[in-house]
Amino acid sequence: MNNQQAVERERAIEQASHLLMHLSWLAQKRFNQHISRYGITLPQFLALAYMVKQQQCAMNQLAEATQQDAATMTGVVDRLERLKLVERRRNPLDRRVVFVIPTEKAVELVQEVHAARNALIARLFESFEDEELHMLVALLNRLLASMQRDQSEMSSTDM
Amino acid sequence: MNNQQAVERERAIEQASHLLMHLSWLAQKRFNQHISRYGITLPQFLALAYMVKQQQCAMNQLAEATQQDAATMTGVVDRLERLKLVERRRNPLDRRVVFVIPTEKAVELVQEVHAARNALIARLFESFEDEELHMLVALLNRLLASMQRDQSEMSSTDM
DNA sequence: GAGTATAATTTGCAACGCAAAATTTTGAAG
DNA sequence: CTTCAAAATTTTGCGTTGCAAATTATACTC
Repeated sequence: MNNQQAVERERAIEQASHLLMHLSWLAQKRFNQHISRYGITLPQFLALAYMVKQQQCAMNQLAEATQQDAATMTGVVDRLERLKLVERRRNPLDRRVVFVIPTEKAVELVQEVHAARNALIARLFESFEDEELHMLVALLNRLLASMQRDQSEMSSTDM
Repeated sequence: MNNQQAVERERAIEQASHLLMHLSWLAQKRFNQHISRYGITLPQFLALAYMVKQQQCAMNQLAEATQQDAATMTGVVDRLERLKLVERRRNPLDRRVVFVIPTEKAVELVQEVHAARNALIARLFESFEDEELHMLVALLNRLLASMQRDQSEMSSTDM
C-alpha cells in the first residue's frame, strides 16, 4: 500500500542516483574518447557545437551555455583559436565583449563528430524497440529540464 | 510505414545522442559540485565508493572498475592517502600488487555522500510518477549494460 | 569627471589524463 | 641457479581543465 509504495520509490531513487552517476561517468569517458580522435577535447567540442548552432556568441554566453567558468572558457577558446577553429572579434558596439565565431573547418568538424556520435549511439540502442527508445527520450528530456531548473535555482539562491 | 518509422527512429537516436551528452555533462558538473563540499573530487569519490563496497582491492581492479588509467589511479590514491581516507598495503602473497583499504572515516564519508546525493536526486524526480520513475530506471539499466558491453568490445578489439 | 559595474583576461595552483620509461617482483625456461 | 619475459605499480613529463583572486579595458551613471 502507501507505505510499501514509498519504500519502493525510495529504492528506485537510490538506483536512479547510482545509475545517473555511473552512466554519466561512462558516457563522458566514451564521448571524450570518441572526440579525441578529432584532435579536440570534450569541453572544446561543447563550446564549438554551441557556437556553430548560434553562429556567433560572446564569451559570456558561451561560458554560461556550456557551464564553464569564464576564466576556463578563455583558455578553451585560446586553444580552439590556435587550431584555427574559431576567430575572436570584438563587438564594435560594446568593446568589452568578444564575439567568438566558428570557422568553416569548425562547422564541418562538428557535423562530422555528430554523425559519428549518432552511429555510436545507434549501436547502443540496437536492442531497444522503437517504443522504448521514444519513451526513454521523453523521460530523459524531462529529467534534463528538471536538472536545468535545479541548476538555475542553485545559482540564484547562491547555494 | 516502415520507412516512416525508420526516419522517426533516426530522429530519436539523434535526440538521445544529444541528450546523453548534455545530461552526462550537467550531471557530472552537479555531482562534482556536490562532492567538492566534502573535500574530495569525483574521481576520488568513485574510487572510494568502489573500495568501500569491495572492502579491499588492488590498484589494478580499482583502475579498471572506475575506468581510470593505472597511472592516474596512483595519483588519486596518493591524495586519498594524504587525506587519511585509505591505506596502502602490499599483498604478501604477491608483492607486486598493492591493496588499497578504506579507513573508517572513508566508510562514513561515502555513506554521507550517498545519502545527500539521494536527497538531491529525489528532488529532481519530484514531478515523476512512481511508474515513470521505475520505467526510467529499467531503461537506464539496460542502457548502462549496453554501454558496458560496448566498452569491453572496444578494449578487446583494441579500437 | 569620478566612481561603479561589466566583460574578458591573467596569474597561480591543484587535479586529471595519458604516454613512455623505470622499478620491483613473479614465473618460466634453459 | 641464471636469465629473461610478463605483470603491477610508480615515476616523469606535458597538456588540459577548473577555479579563485587580481587586473585591464570599456561602458554607464550621477
